[in-house]
Amino acid sequence: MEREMTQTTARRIAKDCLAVRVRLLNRVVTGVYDDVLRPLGIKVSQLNVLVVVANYDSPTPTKIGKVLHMEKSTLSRNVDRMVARGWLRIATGKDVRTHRVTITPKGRALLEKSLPLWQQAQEESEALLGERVTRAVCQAADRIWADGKS
Amino acid sequence: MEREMTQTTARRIAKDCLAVRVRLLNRVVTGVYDDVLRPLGIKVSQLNVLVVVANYDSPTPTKIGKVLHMEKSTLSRNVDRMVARGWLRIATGKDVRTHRVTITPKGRALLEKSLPLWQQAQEESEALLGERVTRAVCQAADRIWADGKS
DNA sequence: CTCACTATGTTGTATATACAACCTTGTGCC
DNA sequence: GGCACAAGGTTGTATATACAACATAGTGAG
Repeated sequence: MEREMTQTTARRIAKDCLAVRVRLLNRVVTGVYDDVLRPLGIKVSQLNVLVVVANYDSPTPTKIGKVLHMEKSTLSRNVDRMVARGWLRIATGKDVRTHRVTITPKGRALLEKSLPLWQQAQEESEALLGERVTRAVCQAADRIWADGKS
Repeated sequence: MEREMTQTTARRIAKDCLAVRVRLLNRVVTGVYDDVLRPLGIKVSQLNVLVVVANYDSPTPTKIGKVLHMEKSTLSRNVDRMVARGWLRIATGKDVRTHRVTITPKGRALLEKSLPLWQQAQEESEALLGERVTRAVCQAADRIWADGKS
């Protein structure tokens, strides 16, 4: 395998790869929110779960996973941690298989306390990405969410 | 803590949050590449490291971390795994602290084999995001990379 | 030259993530 | 009713990620 060929291939991928770029943005933006939220002991990943639970009426883990495009096993353990912290509660309905996830008063309080810090991180991120990119990212996510519903 | 307040806060965050959207895109796009690359036993996260190593001349882990905006500890362990698979090699220079990371022949071969699959995932992702978003994501990443150099 | 500081990496710990295999429970077909 | 199949969750395993604490080795000021 010759060096020039490797160089060419590597440059080809580096020049255009969407994955490396989306993953980079993810790390940078997640870092902005996590830094700001740190005093509250919550990370943006968990805040997002809290928001989904508050927005849907006691959704099942599967439902949350569908909204966030996360594996059920990932959700399972993320929810576990949040239950352990007292932010969420699990209730079992008639169908013993399906669990309903509910936000606790402690979870509500945390959500309220998060709002101003979230706002700060939001502004910082928008400034970092610029208005055009911010709009594009929202558009892309909305498209994915719309696809899921059809 | 009242229900209405929680609802309002949750909707406020859900409506605009950049973090949840960037993280969503990251999961979806990473999934597209990982699915396509699976037959080769490499994930796009490691392919990206391989590309950086091939593009810079035997960079240090710190250098790779700076390019990808990754913690040095993250890089340390990612590189370990790739060394264990025989795709990378570590050499120590005069400064015993600094390690130089080199791609092995096996790593080169893997990179070449990855190219057509990467191309396929790239096209699939571009179609998924649309041209406008694709351009915006590249613009945002390029801005971050430019900032790092100044 | 020495000491404080910085740069580079590694390790301990915790979270986030996904895939595969599994268990349990509804459901629908016959 | 009984059985095959689908749906919902959990667990085992592995990777990816970050922060904090540490170890070690250059570097520069005096």
